[in-house]
Amino acid sequence: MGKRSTRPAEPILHVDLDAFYAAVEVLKDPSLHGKPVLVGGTGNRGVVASASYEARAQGVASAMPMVRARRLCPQAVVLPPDFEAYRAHSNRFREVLLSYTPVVEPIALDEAFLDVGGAALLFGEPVAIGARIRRDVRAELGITCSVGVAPTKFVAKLASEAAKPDGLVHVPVGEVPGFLARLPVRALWGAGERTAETLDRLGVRTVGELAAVSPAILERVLGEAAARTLSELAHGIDPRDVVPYEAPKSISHEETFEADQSEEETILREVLALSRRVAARLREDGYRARTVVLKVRLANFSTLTRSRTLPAPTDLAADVYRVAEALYRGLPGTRRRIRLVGVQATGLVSAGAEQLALYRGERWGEVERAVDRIEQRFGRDAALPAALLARRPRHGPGAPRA
DNA sequence: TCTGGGGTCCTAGGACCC
DNA sequence: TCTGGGGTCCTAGGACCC
Repeated sequence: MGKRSTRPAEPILHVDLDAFYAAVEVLKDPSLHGKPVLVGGTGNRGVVASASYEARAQGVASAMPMVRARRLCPQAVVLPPDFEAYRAHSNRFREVLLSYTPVVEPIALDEAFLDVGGAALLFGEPVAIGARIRRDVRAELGITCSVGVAPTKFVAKLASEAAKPDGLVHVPVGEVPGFLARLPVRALWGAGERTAETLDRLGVRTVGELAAVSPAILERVLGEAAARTLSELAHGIDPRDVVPYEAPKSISHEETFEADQSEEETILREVLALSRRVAARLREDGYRARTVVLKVRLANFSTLTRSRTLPAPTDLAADVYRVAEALYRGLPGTRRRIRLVGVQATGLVSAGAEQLALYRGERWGEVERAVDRIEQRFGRDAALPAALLARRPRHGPGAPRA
């Protein structure tokens, strides 16, 4: 029949778990079933990371300040995130997907793209595979998911969005233009709030209208790259492949203070703690960083970044902190009210075999490796440098309410 | 309404090199 | 004399995604 060499017209699947964090919390505590559940920062500066559909019915949405979500939905159960549990369920989710094809590209803990173009002989057409995945995920995890089936990644993603919750939407090639034309530009991958405003000023509100704008005009208002990709997407063009693995480009940690801070000692103590976490991640994942970035968000929400590239890449907290501290001290002004600090390691290079030679006889490397071993046995922060001893034990994002 | 934390990518200017 | 152009790296800021 020649069927085995024929790639299906719509080989791309996007699979998205429904209200994932909230759904896991309901699995952990079945008495939450049917109730509005909010997962996110529980402190006074937290935002909603995930909301059950019962809460969404009251107008709660992702990324909404938790204070506002509580006002909209006073009876909601509010929980801090439990990433260990989410990661565990996410791994089982990925196992289900990998049982159909190795070409799985995870986008987050709760969603992934699949290219099932080569799986037809074993498992049938893409729509049939999507249906089987939905059944398996429900059976294996006890969580519902939504699936989009389409010729390209971004249409598959839009299709799974349209399928939510607990559904499957198939967009055949011939229906792509009609499917896209009606959508608001904001639905396109890469068109956020600012881009939507810019386009609105041109009178462009739908994807259909965007497709009709001349590339030259688009480039003038959006810049070269955004103009090209958005124009392509508006015409249904998306050449991106499903890519199973890509090396990370940066590792970072940041923390918003419960109240703005001006005390240099308090701020630098946090910078040290963040530097230690970043360096530990570097070692854990086998990278060294060439560049350290310090991020500071002021009380008025404006953000400063300062970066420095090292003479040689490092994975040691002592190095990361030394640079971050110098960058902090180099910021303009004094007694700033600071809302957030962050430490990022970028310019990552793989810590290959040559690194082992570099460490021979280096005391700091040995000290931090010893700390890694202690923390493996006794948990994070079991071995603290003196400057951190005054610090309270850590809890999840957003301190518990008083 | 008053905005988390972890990331990616793009732009633009200056340094530096050929 | 008084000024080109391309490539790459570094830095700062910002849009965007989940």
